[in-house]
Amino acid sequence: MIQKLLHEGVEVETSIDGFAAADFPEISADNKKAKPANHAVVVTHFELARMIERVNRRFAGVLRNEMTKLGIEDVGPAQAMVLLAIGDVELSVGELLDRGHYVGSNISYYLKQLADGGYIDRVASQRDKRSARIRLTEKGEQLCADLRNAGGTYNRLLARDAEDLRNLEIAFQTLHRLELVWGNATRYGL
Amino acid sequence: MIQKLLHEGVEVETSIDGFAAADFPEISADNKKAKPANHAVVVTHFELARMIERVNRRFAGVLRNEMTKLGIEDVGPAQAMVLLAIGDVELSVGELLDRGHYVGSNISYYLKQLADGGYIDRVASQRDKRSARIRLTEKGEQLCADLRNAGGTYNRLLARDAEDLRNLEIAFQTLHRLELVWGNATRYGL
DNA sequence: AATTTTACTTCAAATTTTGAAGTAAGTTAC
DNA sequence: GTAACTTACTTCAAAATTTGAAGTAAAATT
Repeated sequence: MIQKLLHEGVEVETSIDGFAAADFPEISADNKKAKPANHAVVVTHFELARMIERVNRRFAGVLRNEMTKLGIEDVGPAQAMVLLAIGDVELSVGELLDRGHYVGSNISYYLKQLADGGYIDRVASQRDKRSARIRLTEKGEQLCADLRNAGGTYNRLLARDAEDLRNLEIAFQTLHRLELVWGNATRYGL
Repeated sequence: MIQKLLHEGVEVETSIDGFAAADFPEISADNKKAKPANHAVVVTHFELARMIERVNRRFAGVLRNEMTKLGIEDVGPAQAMVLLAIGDVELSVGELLDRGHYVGSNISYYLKQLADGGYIDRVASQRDKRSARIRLTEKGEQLCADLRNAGGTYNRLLARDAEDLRNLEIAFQTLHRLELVWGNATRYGL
């Protein structure tokens, strides 16, 4: 199989991907003092990808729950994500595509449903009539606000202290790097 | 109170998109425009979720590419992820479900395709004939090996030095925490 | 022995994603 | 000016993925 995972001199002692990623000893909701010790688990490409897939699934569940609680029936979690991606700015479909790496026809489909549901407004741009400008309606903003409000509880759970915050930041930046590397690889080959 | 948390080393080209995300520990009753001007860049629940969604999409693209290169036509990226989740151990469907937080009927569907494609073997367990034991066939192992091999290039790109490695670790563990928090919230209602 | 639980599988329907057109508005090059 | 091309989307149909409600058969419990 594959043996060399990385060129670095850090002692590797586990994980040929059949690994045990799920059982990391630390970080339980009560264990606050655990500085992520640099023990010799090396995180690979695929482990990260699998983790991301899992976490993504989990979040979809969370969102679906929150929306059920809010009594939202006419749009699903995917559409809500688009709503959140729009945020409080007015933008074009193209900009939205960049924001979420969506595929064009896909966003078009979601926007249609969101427009039908009255969550967004679409106006053709003055300068360039090909370009549709998108903006949340009152209703759309309300949903976003409700979701963000519900999210506050999670934020408090996740970011309990300065160290948590630091780690969340690092995770975010690292994911951004993954996004770039994987994105470039797909576009420009690698 | 909370100040610039990002120091030394974590260089990232900022300006991801218009992230401001100031609504953090204050969730007063209702604030449309009354956001507390928080000058620290704080990563919230939803930003992370959106990032994870994006990165997940990117990775799917990478996987699809690799599989096209390998000439794999009979199964898709999702099935490949299942294959990778199985790894080199023999396990039951239930264990596999836990590994990826899949839904049962879903995995059943994938396993059927993987079995049809000759990538896995299923044998009913001796002890418990309800339980199907899953294992990669030669062909399945080959695909995993090929994928992991291709992944090596990404690993080298992602983990250039010790600091990268540290950050990848932190990202991984932080994601794991997200997984737990979001998972528990869904199950036990927060 | 009857009932319940576990461990899956099946199937049909809903959702989401892809990909190949299509349209209409701008741009560029004669 | 206009023919040809590019951009910015939209539409549509097919494919892939996910969900959810049964169904089955083998334990386990009563």
